Amino acid sequence: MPQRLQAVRGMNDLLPEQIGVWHRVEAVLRETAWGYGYQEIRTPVVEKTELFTQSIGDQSDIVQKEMYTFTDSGDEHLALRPEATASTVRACNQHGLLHNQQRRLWYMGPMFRRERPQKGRYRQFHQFGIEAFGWHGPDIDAEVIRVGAGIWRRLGLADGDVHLQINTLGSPQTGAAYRRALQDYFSAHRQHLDSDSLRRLTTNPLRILDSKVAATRKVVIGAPDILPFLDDASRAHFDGLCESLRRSGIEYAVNPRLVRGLDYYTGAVFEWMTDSERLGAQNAVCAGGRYDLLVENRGGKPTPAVGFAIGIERLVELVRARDNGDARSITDVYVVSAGDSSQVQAQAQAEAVAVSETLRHAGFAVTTHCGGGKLKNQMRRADLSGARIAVITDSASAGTVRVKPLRDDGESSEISADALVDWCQKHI
RNA sequence: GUGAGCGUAGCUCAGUUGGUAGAGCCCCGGAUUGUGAUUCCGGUCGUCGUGGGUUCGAGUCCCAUCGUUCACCCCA
Repeated sequence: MPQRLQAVRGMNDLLPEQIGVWHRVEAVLRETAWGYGYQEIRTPVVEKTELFTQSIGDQSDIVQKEMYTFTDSGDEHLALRPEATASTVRACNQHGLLHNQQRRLWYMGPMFRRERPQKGRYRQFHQFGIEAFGWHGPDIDAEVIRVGAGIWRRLGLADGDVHLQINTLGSPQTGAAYRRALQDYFSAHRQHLDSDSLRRLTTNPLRILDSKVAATRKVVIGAPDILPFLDDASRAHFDGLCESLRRSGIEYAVNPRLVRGLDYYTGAVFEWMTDSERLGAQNAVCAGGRYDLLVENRGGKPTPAVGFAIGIERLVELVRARDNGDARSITDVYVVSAGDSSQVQAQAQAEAVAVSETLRHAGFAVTTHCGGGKLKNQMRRADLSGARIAVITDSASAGTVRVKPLRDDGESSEISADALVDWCQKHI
């Protein structure tokens, strides 16, 4: 017996029983993006490793310990993408998409991070994201957030399911000043910090604000706020965003401790969180913000940008908490054939195929019985298929078929083949 | 990378102080001789994750190993 291999750890099969919700969620994501005038972009799953080390930050955990990297037979250093913003920016620069123009883009697809899998966190996971390039003002930030709100609404998530937190990281200058202030403060309290936070003291002090270690959190409470450090422009931008959200009726909370794990973020940042138990220890469903320097840093012309990414597995899980995605049944009509000799059976089968094609042409999902067998068993298959109607072809009576409703106790009746489409439309 | 829990039929799970492996669902056949789903009867389904150890005897106890889940870390 050959050994039965399993899928790679943390990379999951999506089985037919689970795919219904995904289709619904994906359709809403696509339609919402379309409704706001965003265009789809698809980039490769594999990129040069340096794209991510330079964009996300070589000190970030994602690059340091979670990225799938390999060297191909041509000695190229390649990586499975851990996120898609870097790739999107790369593609925009490569093809001149941002040359003297603004762009609203969206993407959807698998991402890869080599973490220990747990609820709501997998090694291959899927993100949907939008990116808006070329707008400076806070109105585009608010629009990006409204796209998120539109998605929750269309999916029927309740107000309590996800809530919005926002913050600003300030301009690069104020960010640097705030960074130094945090380093000073945390250095003064270094004896109370955990080892991870001590490491971040030099690499990324903002991330200490996000720590979950109890002792560190106590220190964080007294840490300086960024608000006094903001320059007038950053402050005005943030105020403008808050104002715009209020006018849109979008509820939010300002969380001065909200930071980002990726280095390219600047200015306004936001995150939609949930406290649903369905995501286990995970609480972020959608996160994003401005990254005004990334396009330029990747070799493009200076271009302001803002975007977000949604974890689709997490979103699907939230949607599944409300409705199980009443997947469309596999089939509307199941066509079987009756015949008492093999020759007659063959002719009836041919009729079944012809009848099936006619029904498909009329827009029905039709399953044609294969494999023959006793009529009783064929009817059992028809019932198991979930079809609403069974059609029986019988070569003994040419030009007619028997039809039987399967979702109630109705009896079968014989009708003319020409009337079949009408009959099905009436009984579906 | 760290910690904890769990591995018995395709699925969900029982299995007593160590004594020949069980149930429900699913699937197949029959009652019903050409009409499904309800009912009744019968049947198939296992390297008890793997390897070693203790024992007359291990699904059960011990060790190792692999897998998996959850949590830490990190993030969507």
